[in-house]
Amino acid sequence: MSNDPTNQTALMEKIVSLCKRRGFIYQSSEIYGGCGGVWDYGPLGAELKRNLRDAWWTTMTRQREDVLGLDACILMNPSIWKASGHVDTFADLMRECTLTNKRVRADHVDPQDGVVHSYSGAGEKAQWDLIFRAINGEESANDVLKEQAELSARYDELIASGDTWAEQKKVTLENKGYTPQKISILVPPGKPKESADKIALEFYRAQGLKDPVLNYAGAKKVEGSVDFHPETGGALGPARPFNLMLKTYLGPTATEDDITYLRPETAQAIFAQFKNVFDSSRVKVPFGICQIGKAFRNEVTPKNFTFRSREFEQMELEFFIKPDEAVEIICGEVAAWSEGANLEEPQPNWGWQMWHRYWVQERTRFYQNIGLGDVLEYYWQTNEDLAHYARACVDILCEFPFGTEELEGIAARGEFDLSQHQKHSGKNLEVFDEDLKNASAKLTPEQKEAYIQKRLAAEAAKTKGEPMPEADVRAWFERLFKGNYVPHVIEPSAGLDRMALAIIAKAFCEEQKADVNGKVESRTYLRFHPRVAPIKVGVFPLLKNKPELVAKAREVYQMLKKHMNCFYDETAAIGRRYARQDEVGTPFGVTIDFETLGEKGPELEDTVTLRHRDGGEQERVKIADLLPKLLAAIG
RNA sequence: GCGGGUGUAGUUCAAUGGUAGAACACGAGCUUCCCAAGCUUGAUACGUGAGUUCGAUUCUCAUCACCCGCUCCA
Repeated sequence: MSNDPTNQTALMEKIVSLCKRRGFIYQSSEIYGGCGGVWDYGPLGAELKRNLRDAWWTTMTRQREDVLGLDACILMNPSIWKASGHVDTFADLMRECTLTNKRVRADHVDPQDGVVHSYSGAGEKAQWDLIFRAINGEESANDVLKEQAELSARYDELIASGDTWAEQKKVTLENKGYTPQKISILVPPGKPKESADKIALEFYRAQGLKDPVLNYAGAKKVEGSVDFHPETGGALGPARPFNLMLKTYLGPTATEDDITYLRPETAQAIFAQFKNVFDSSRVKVPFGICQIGKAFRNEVTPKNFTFRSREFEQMELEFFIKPDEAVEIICGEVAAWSEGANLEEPQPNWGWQMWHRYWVQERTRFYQNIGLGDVLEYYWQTNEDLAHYARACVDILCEFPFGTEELEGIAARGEFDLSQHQKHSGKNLEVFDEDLKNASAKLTPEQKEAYIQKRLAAEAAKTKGEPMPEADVRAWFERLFKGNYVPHVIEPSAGLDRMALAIIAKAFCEEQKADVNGKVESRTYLRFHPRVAPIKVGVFPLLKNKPELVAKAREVYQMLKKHMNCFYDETAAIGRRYARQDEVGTPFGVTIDFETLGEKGPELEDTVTLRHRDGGEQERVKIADLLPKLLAAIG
């Protein structure tokens, strides 16, 4: 892909257009003028999404022994969102700079000292000169002002007769060449008034004045003020709650007490149901619980097509592991990760680091299997990026026409989530580990103390968050030595809609091609991996006016349809039918012709043309061989 | 939420203060048709709501959506 932004925008527009035209993705509620930040999937989009969803579900749980599925509700007890931190962190009070509209968190403004310069507005220089000349009795200027006054009087009459529209017009007339907007700018102590003037002039120019004349309203010293933007110096507007949670009422009374939220992520349900799954499924740590489902966020700026939507679908795994201390007590050591470490088969001595790397590899393999292998990038979050409870987080990024953006995050989150829910719910979410209990029983008091000291040193060395108090550390180890702990978690969390968009963007391909008449046309096709393609094969009789051809083609279609999504098409020229399927990414086409019927000799009877999408190459295949051949390609 | 841009058939683009047009796509028909062929033929649009006007797709205002920035991390 080229890096020219105009081309990239044009490319994205082509993709959006194709998606709509061929039934992948439509704008939500389009006949009513749309609905911001939500999108619907048409017939082919639904198939594509289902293929991706199934691929994820199969790889993540059905083909594994150690991951279980869950399907939890979107609505939950609102306490869950207090425990997870979403109600607090998703509902910051924000203030906007009145000059630049830059937002800051209301509680993140440091007190500032300085001088505040105020302006009560600004006028257009030319307009002011006019007024000045009118005062001096220059006739031409008078005419202009007289005309304005007459118009103004006429509007007054209209307003008196109840015309609300005239009111608007009068305001526009009076404000012509003048902006009455008041602004205040804070400059640091010692800086001259001119620096404020400069900012003010820039502001009024942005308001539409060509050559503004400032209406200065005076200066004032302030100390310890939190009412100005720390970077721009502009006065901050009122604090407004900025809530990314979608609120709703559970129950018909719709009172304050009934408020709950549409989940902003699917993961919390997994934590909330952790104990139930654990108790009802005869599993042992390490094991995972995965879930696919809708999540909702009141995004400030939904953008880039479906990439950032307000309603979206997530595919999340919470993989629960033992704390490293437990691994060390049981195995005598924790496997250290190094470049090239063997991650193929999970080992009992793996700590969080190995498990985290393991899941990065597993997820990478998944993306390779659906044809995204060569467009992935990785971003390892730095210590500063990480949340205080996170140990590590890798973003799997993908190249989109609008930039390289995140597809999936794989975080090592320690025991934070389950501990939070344990704390807020008052329910014990520990697991009991017999191996750990037995191994701990063999430790000497000195060895136990050594573990505690090692942890205390680690807590003291923390650069983020509060270190755990010694008493808590000792209490934690006391439970651990008895075999009890809250599992730690590795969280690979992927966006299904993003994945679908990535697949479409990656597959999109445009070529210049001359048709049979030599006219150059652009040929658009989607190079989906056969595994994810919404339609696997198109079946075409060469001509539709020959009942034998049609009957044979229907027969082949019915046979294939039992095993895969296929499409029967008998209209238009054969080339056109191929082209239509190319555009929706169908990897194979099967054409039934007169040779199939045995007209060109018995050796070609019951053979068909199998045509491949990407190169357009054709091969002659026996109908009996068709199904196994196609199944092998899409499996 | 703020600033800038856009809004006409499915798509891409025209024109216009009085009736909206093309290309491609789509439907039907003919054709021994293997890469958007040809011929015949058909259906489909001024984002929404107000205002100015005798009359608005066109001018004005509002609203909604999308795109580009501020934002952000599924």
